[in-house]
Amino acid sequence: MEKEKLNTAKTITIYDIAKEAGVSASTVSRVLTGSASVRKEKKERIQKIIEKYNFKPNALAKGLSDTSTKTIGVIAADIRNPFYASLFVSCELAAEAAGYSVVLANSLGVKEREVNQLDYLMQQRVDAIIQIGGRVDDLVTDDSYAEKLRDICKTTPVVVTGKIDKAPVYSVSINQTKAMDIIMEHLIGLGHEKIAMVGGLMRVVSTYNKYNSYVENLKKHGIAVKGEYVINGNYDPVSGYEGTNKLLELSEQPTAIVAINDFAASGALRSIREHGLRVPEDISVVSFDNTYTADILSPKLTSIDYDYDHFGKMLVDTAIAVIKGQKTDDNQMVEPRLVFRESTGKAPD
Amino acid sequence: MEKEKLNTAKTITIYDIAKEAGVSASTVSRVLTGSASVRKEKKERIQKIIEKYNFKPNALAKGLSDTSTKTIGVIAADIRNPFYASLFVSCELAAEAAGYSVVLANSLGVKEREVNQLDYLMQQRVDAIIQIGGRVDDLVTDDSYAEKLRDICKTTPVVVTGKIDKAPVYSVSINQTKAMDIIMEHLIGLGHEKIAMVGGLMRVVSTYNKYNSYVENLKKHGIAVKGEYVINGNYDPVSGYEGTNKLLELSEQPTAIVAINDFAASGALRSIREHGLRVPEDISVVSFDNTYTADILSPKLTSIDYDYDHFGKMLVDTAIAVIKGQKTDDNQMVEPRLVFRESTGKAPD
DNA sequence: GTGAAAGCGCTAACAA
DNA sequence: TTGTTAGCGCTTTCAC
Repeated sequence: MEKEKLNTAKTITIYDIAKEAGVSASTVSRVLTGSASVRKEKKERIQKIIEKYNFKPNALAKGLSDTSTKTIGVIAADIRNPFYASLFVSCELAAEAAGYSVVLANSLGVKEREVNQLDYLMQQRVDAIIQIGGRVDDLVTDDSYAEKLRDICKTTPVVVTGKIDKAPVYSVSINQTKAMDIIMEHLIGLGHEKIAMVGGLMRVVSTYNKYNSYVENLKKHGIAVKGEYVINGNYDPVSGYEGTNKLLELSEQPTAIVAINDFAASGALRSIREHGLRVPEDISVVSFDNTYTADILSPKLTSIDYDYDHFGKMLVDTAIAVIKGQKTDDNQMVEPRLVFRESTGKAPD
Repeated sequence: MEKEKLNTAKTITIYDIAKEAGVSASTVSRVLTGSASVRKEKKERIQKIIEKYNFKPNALAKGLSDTSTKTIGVIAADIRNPFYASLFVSCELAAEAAGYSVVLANSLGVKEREVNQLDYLMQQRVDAIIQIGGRVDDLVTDDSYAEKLRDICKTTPVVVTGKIDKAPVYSVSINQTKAMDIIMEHLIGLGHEKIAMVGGLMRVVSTYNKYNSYVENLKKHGIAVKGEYVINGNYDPVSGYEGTNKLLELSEQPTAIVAINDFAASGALRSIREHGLRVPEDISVVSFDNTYTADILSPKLTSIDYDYDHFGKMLVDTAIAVIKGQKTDDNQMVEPRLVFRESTGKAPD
């Protein structure tokens, strides 16, 4: 279809509507916001004109005058990761249901970007900021980052999925200890004792918590903790693959592998297959996050789920509560549950 | 950390800076935008104060006054789908490099949402809209949607990844015909003649194009087109799984399966495995999109890639060119290439 | 119930 | 080079 020159001509405003309806701009504003009552006949007349032009009020002007944009900024580490994507969409839906919209900012794991995104969202005058992943995952928070956040918190509520030291943010985080408890109960219940852990960095809170819970569970059941069964690494398929390779070269191979997330688990699966072993007959594999990846692999992964919809809603509800000045818990927990699929089974004899 | 009451007190403005620096607001504005020269000593004084307060100009006010927000709206079908996520991130990066930022709106495959998202972006006064997936994938565009778009195009450039009839949008789309050509050459070159196609709906342009190319290629090589080798369906693992199940019950099983995307391919892989067959020894599997899913599965998928970074950049560059009133191609093509991995091999004898 | 007027924070002529 | 002024489009007192 041929393009006509972009008609910068004139975007229709509330004044145009007012003029055509023979009323003042304030009256139009009143029917738009419903902030005060307008005589029925006028109201209908105005609404008709609004529809006729398909008029949409300028959100910038509205935000400027309101000093509230009804927008929540969400900083995610990387939206290409299904964990963040799911959580983001849940937030989007929860926000919408509450009359807010969300704006996404990807930090892509780059520290500098994370700070820039914070600035960006502040410039956009978002009413609150939700940060999922990134700096908030650090076991110990970077000082300059904490300072930045402290500054922001003075005017804008911040809720994070991890933790931030020394800044008055709200947090909604996964009960990792419990998650690992569930996994260990599951595995030990299936007769496993040689349980390994693959992937993850100890400087990441969630991993650190999981590791501690892993050790505790082993001890509780009188199972010796073997250092060579814990292979740190990244959160990707390659780390899971390489970690599992090391595990399978051990003289005493584990019978179960706890992968730090579904990606790492996919690598574990590959390594195991290449070693000519079967899952779950020879080795069981469990992981965290229950992203759709868990459902795509063969065997399908037994994985820890967090009820993303609920998780997102907690994040958003907390943000909105703080915006409205309501009292809220500083730290809330999301409870995990196990989704049992095909990758775990009885320990081999 | 204890929360102090949110200090709604006073957000600092350009006037505060001006006052403290003993200059006028416009002078501050000038150093902020670099739109005109300011005496060096003043400039430095102002910059010092800006840093001291970590002042960030209000983007709403700026956008209102400029009537340009330096923002591009991106409507994606579903950011949880890695195809869209990759493309979105590429757009984000390309936009940033050009001094723009992007705002994401998920339509989630809901037609009504798609229209709402369009309205939302218009209210936010984005400088352009990029739509990837959704209505733009339809073989024949919905009339009311086309009308809406026509309206928008009057003031705001719209660039889509698919096609829209009867609306002056710009398009950057994948050369699907070529993509299928490449796959068929690959397969036929490996000696395959019994080639099936699994997943996808004929009312979706990309699928329609691929199907036609599939038929053309078969004909070109003198291979009979068999209706039972084409199983339409969705774009998810289940469709790939069920489709392949049907294929494997045929008296004459295909030796190669072209899945409509990586998700469908994952289902195909599962079905094949359950039938006790091996990939690629007994059956080859190829797919489109080359999302990271292709790399996670075992065997890793041979898949068609689009160079997402380039794709995103084309989308954004086109949008910006139109914003700036520069001349641009109405329809551009993204060229596909094959990423050869483990799931395809020589046809069995 | 309704209009006039001021203001949200910034930019961009226009003078000086 | 700099300050003054007038908007950008909306909401919201404040009178009437």
